[in-house]
Amino acid sequence: MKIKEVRNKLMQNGLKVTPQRIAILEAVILLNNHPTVEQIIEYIRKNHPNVATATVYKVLDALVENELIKRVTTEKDISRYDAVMEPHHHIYFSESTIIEDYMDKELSDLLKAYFEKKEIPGIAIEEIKLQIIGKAVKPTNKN
Amino acid sequence: MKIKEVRNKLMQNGLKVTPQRIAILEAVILLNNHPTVEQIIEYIRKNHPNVATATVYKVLDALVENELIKRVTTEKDISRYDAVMEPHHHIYFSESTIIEDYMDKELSDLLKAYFEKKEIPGIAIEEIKLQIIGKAVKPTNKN
DNA sequence: GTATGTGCAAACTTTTTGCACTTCG
DNA sequence: CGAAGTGCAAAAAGTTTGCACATAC
Repeated sequence: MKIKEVRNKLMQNGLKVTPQRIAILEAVILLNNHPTVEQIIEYIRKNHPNVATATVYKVLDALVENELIKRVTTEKDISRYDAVMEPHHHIYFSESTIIEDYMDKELSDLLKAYFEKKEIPGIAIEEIKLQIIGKAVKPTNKN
Repeated sequence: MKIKEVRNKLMQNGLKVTPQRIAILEAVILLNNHPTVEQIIEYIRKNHPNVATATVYKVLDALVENELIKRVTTEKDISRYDAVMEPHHHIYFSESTIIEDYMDKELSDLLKAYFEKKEIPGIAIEEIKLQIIGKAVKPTNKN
């Protein structure tokens, strides 16, 4: 999502376009490595020192509910956010808190095909996300 | 993991076998739908009323660190636990907090094969988990 | 006996709430 | 102008810490 779309996106969802919402949505877009609330608040403080902490939480909730951003699943008990709305997967580095996006259309298609063949009884699948857990390594030169 | 293995598992990892640890590990096994800490504490209170809350947190941390249980990733900022250590996937119901296990060897093999062919530069993959997000539906009779 | 684990209460962190005030449309 | 959104401060949740006491081995 481009920052220019932000105003439209908000309006389309019947949300009032406030400076706070623009700032917070921009923050999630710019802090593009799945920021925590803490990181978002810190970023907001710089440009908009009078935005309240509670407002950040309220706005993030509103943005998630209206599907302008997503919450990222983690093992830790802190919320992290993602402004990338296109279907994609995540790489979790087991030795750090870094989460990287992993886009792979071939893989997504493979999974889609798999679950079109093999239904799971009682469930209408809405989304399939892969969590790839791994260690960072020096790239090999075997390619 | 069977409850009988609990003592051995603890010993093998150099953890002292205390009644609290046995009780908490049993709780996670028996509350088999990815319990929250709250649910674990509630369960423990019944059989062992004098186990402190802080002990539950400490024991859960120790069990996770020694790989007797796993933390389940969620969007919410509360920890949930899983005693099933075999590789498996999770079904997240979008309209409730239920998380179901999804075992599918064919799928796991498919993914393993896929990533043996297609390496991701800079990452040594340790584990691949699928998150299947969906709605509960009445089973169709089309099978 | 000693290292390890537990209980307790207090502290800390993160998130939510309620309400008067403000702003967007 | 009115409905929706924000700021603030206080409270609620959830988790961690420190230390004296207890227990497993």
